[in-house]
Amino acid sequence: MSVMTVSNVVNGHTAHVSPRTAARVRDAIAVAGYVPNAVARSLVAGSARLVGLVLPARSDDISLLVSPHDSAVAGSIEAALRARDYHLILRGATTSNELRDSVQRWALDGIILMGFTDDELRALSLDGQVPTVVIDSGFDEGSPLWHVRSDDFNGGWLAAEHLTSLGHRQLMFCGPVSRGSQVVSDRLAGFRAGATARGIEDQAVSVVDANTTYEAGCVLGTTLAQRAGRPTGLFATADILAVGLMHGLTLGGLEVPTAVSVVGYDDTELARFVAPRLTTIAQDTTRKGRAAADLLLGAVEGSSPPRSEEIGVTLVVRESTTRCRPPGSPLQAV
Amino acid sequence: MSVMTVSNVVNGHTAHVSPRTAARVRDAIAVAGYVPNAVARSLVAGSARLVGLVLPARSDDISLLVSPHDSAVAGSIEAALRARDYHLILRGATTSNELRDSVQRWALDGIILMGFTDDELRALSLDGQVPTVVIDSGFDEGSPLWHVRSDDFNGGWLAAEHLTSLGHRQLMFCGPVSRGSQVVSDRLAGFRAGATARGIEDQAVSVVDANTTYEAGCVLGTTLAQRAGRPTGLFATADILAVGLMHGLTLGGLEVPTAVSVVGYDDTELARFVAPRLTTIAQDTTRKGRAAADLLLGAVEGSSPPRSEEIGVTLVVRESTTRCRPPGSPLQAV
DNA sequence: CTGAAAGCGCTAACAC
DNA sequence: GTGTTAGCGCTTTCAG
Repeated sequence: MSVMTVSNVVNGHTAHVSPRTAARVRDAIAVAGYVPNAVARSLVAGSARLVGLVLPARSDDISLLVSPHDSAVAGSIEAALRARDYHLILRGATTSNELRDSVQRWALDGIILMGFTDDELRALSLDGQVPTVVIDSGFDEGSPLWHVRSDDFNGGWLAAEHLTSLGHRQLMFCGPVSRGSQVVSDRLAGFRAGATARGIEDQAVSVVDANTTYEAGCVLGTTLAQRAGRPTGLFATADILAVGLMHGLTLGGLEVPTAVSVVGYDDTELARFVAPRLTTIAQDTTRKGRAAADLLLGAVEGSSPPRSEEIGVTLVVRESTTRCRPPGSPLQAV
Repeated sequence: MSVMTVSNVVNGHTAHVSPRTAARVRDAIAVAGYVPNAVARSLVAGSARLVGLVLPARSDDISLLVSPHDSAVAGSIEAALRARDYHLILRGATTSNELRDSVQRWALDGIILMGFTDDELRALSLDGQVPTVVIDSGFDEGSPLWHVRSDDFNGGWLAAEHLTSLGHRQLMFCGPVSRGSQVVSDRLAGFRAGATARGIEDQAVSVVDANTTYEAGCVLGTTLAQRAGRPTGLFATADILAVGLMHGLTLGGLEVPTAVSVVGYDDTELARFVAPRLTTIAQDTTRKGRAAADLLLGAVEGSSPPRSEEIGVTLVVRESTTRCRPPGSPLQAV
């Protein structure tokens, strides 16, 4: 019983091994608690079932997994990979060099990128040397990349449809519009299109740049509360921003949803915990992670060609939105 | 210029290499974009700067990184490892075999375990073959393990001290007390001790078993609201549970904090987003992750002996707690 | 069907 | 200071 026979049995190349021998080998493996060494396998075979999940490591500090959305997707990716006997390297990176270092150093079979803006992705100069899945990005130039996106256009559309169906005719879109993110511009495009479809004039949809943080929302909300002729239907590109908005508005003396309606995005746990509970656009993070893993392994194992997968979104109606009340109209009129 | 010389320069064994040669080598590396292959290095040297972060992969589904606390610590661990040029494998595991598989397959330099109950840890039968840091567990038998904990006793103590200083004399501890977690029992012990120190009788501190979920808190809150002679000072072992409690109490017709005060644990973002904002015990997740990484690398590189590091906690007072009002006393008396 | 030889990219140990 | 030899644990190739 040579080394070779064992290797063949382990790898399932059982065509040239007698069933009896194979069984003996398997027994021995079980008894000895033998674990094949992926390192040696990688060295000789060039692959060892290892992929990387790369997130932006922003200069400030440990912002790797702050967003609940990203954490959820990361967990789902790990589970999907584990089910197919792959391991996952979690890695923060900013520069193209850092990325290349990880990939080459570990001879990764593939990588999944999440949380990068399109600008940051461009800076990473992905060369497609290794199968690459990009989550939530519109970036599409150059070498072949696989994509997983949620249907952001539809997300924006649903928000607009919901708000207009409640009678709101002065709308506002809040999000990081200046950061060159296709995700955000898709949501905005969908929001605009949805509004237009309901007969809202373009200039009745204002757009304001805001970071995706509670604080930014809070500031924006208080500012908004003091503004005359303010919109009554607000759409934020993240739940956390929407929650900040609600609090800011409340601090400014405006009640949500009676004075202003607010729609969020992601349907994170947070949305159910705030008062009033947040109407929001839900993404299926589990499906998103699984799709990314499946796409990547399809590319790695089957060399399937680059393609995009779009994950559907749904509107979850809660208490942060309600029928528009014309300003000045008495409460009884509601 | 032999392969050996290059290897020596790359690894900083520059004692036996002339500065001129070293410089030439470094130039060539920079020009060629050469990245040393960790796989080959691991095979021959037995180590390749790779550690594992292992979390419980519970049967239900993709619950790997649901807790914001765990996500934050994971991010911090990755950052600390990256700063020292290590890579991180993220892995869900349930059985001792799964764990051993990952460790042996990748010849991991060490592992960090987080999120396991003591019972689950026991089932993993950690043999200490590889340097192992356990986060948030009291598990301490058998082979040498390193530990990172937050000062849970003090966390409980601070909560009790805060509530009693506000005049509350009927207290309640809510958390997963039946799951054999030392973290929870430490918090409970601290809570009891703090109460006793303030002259509260033992039977005035009730304990109720509750999962660390919003839903469990909600149910418990509504139940509590209907109970006569209920406690007025509540302490929950997690913010999310505390938030559930608050909502349940409110649904049941009790106002927080006027009727009942609630203290949470972790100071997650959530605590600032709910109304009333949550008084809670804050852990420094960044320090926690860094401590885990430092402890592990100390063990890996310097073979420093097993030890524990305790991360301090602080009380963050917000609006979910207030002075106890004797039941039946008129509102004006507050 | 089974085994022996060669080598993946690198480094420890030892000559030169 | 520099080069040579051997081998980490495995798989590919080809000979029994």
